[in-house]
Amino acid sequence: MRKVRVRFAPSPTGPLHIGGVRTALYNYLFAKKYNGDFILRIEDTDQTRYVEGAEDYIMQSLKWCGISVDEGINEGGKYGPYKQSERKDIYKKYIQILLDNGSAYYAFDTPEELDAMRKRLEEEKSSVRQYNRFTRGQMKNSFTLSEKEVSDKINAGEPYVIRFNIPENENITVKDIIRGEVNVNSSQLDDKVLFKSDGLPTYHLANIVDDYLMGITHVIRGEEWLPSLPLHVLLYKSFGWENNMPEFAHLPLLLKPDGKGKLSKRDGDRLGFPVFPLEWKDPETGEIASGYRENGYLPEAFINMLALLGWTPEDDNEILSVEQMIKEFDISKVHKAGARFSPEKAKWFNKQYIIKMPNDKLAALLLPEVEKKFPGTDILYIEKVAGMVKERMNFLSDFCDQASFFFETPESYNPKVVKKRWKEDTPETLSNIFNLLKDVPLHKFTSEYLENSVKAYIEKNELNFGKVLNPLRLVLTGTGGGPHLFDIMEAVGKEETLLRIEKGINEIKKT
RNA sequence: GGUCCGUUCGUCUAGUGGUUAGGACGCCGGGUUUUCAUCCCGGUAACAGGGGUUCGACUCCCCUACGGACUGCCA
Repeated sequence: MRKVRVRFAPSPTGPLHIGGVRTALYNYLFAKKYNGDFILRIEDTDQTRYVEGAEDYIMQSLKWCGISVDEGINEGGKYGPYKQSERKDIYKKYIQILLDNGSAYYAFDTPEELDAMRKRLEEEKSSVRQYNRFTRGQMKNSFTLSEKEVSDKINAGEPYVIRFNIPENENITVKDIIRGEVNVNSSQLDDKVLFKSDGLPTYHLANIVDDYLMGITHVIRGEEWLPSLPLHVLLYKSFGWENNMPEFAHLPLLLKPDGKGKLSKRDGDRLGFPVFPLEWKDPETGEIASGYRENGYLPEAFINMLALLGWTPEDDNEILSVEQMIKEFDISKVHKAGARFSPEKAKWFNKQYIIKMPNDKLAALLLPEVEKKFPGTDILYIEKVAGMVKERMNFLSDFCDQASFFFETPESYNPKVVKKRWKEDTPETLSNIFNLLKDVPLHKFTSEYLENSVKAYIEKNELNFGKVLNPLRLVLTGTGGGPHLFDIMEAVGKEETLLRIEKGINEIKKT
């Protein structure tokens, strides 16, 4: 069996959206499962749609996701170049083969003439609206022009395209790993442009030539390519490569969380979640589209969430490392129908990964944000706090909000909590606690010791736990939630603890 | 309009002729906790509709409906 080689082939027309990332991921998982190669090929045959920075964005995104490329522009490889605009000569050579064996022909119709043809066909309510053997007789091409006319036009430098000559009435059976067999008659296909007037191939030609030349064994791509699969199969046959044809798998689409249709760039802003892995700034408009990374997602969580949109492992465990995914991934088990993206579940995945992450690693990720808000904070302190608040976080970006009281004295007190927890006799109770804590020697100011002392005090005076501890929490944190109260005291220290109690007593007045 | 693909709880899905139709997210309820969160327990909720085939259909076939993709000198 040939070594598995798959490719992810985006075109650099803008940021990669999560559907594209999932396609890359499935390719990657498949390749690694069979110890194969994952190739990144840039499909930039449409110069008019080239967007500055998109290529780099794609590579950065894959890197962030942990999808490593085996062969590509940066990585090199024996099958380069990996950028289609640098392969022009190759396509010229191969289109000539098709021209020579009658599988392709010249056409000289202008865009206006093509528009007119389609419009006419539509008005006639014809079921045929394509450039094919039924309509090409009325157009300007090798079939309607003499050989001399054709060569004269070409020599005169007239623009032309090269179209595929779809064979007549041929039943084509294509096989898709996910969908099974699909049957189409060639009469339904149109004579697609293979080679454009700008001297570059279209996707159809380029992808067949490159996949063949690069030894691609499996083509895993989006469902939008399924309708052109028969054309691609015909192309392989015309080149005489049918025995080296890759296998195909067409992935279901990612749909909008609400309503209908496939997920689009705009949905993110509209519904408040990112559709891009990394933040993207449009070079033309300056418009910024948010990214998962910037929104506080962990790449491992992001990838895990994406992988399960359309595929499920055998057992019920949904939290999977990349290694586990590689081990369990089965392309034939990919769901056929489109998957609606769920921001809620994405959040849940992220939380799971944050909780699972070792505190030192988490602290390292949190450091830049903490530095910004609370400059000079020690990383070991962040590590300690992270351990205490992580199960209250959904995103990395939640940390500073959730843990602010570990870094600064509360400036205000949540009114709702004040109303609920602050009673008539609270100031007096807290004063007593203040005095109790004041006498605790510095070296004994630990969570465990404090808890024992305060609890002993409460019991001795026959007080109610909630009536003491809830307001104590309020003065220490400014709010009603958070980690173990005595852990907070130990973390902020004796001086700060006393200060906060004093401040609270002075500032909180029940309204 | 034409071609192709699809349709199981609100969402992601398991299921390949005989199941109390399973799990996860969400939601609701209970427990643990000084609080919030975590955690644990429980609950809610689905085979698009109609015809076949079969002793028996979520599973196979046909039709309809609905959804989607494609229909570019874009990928």
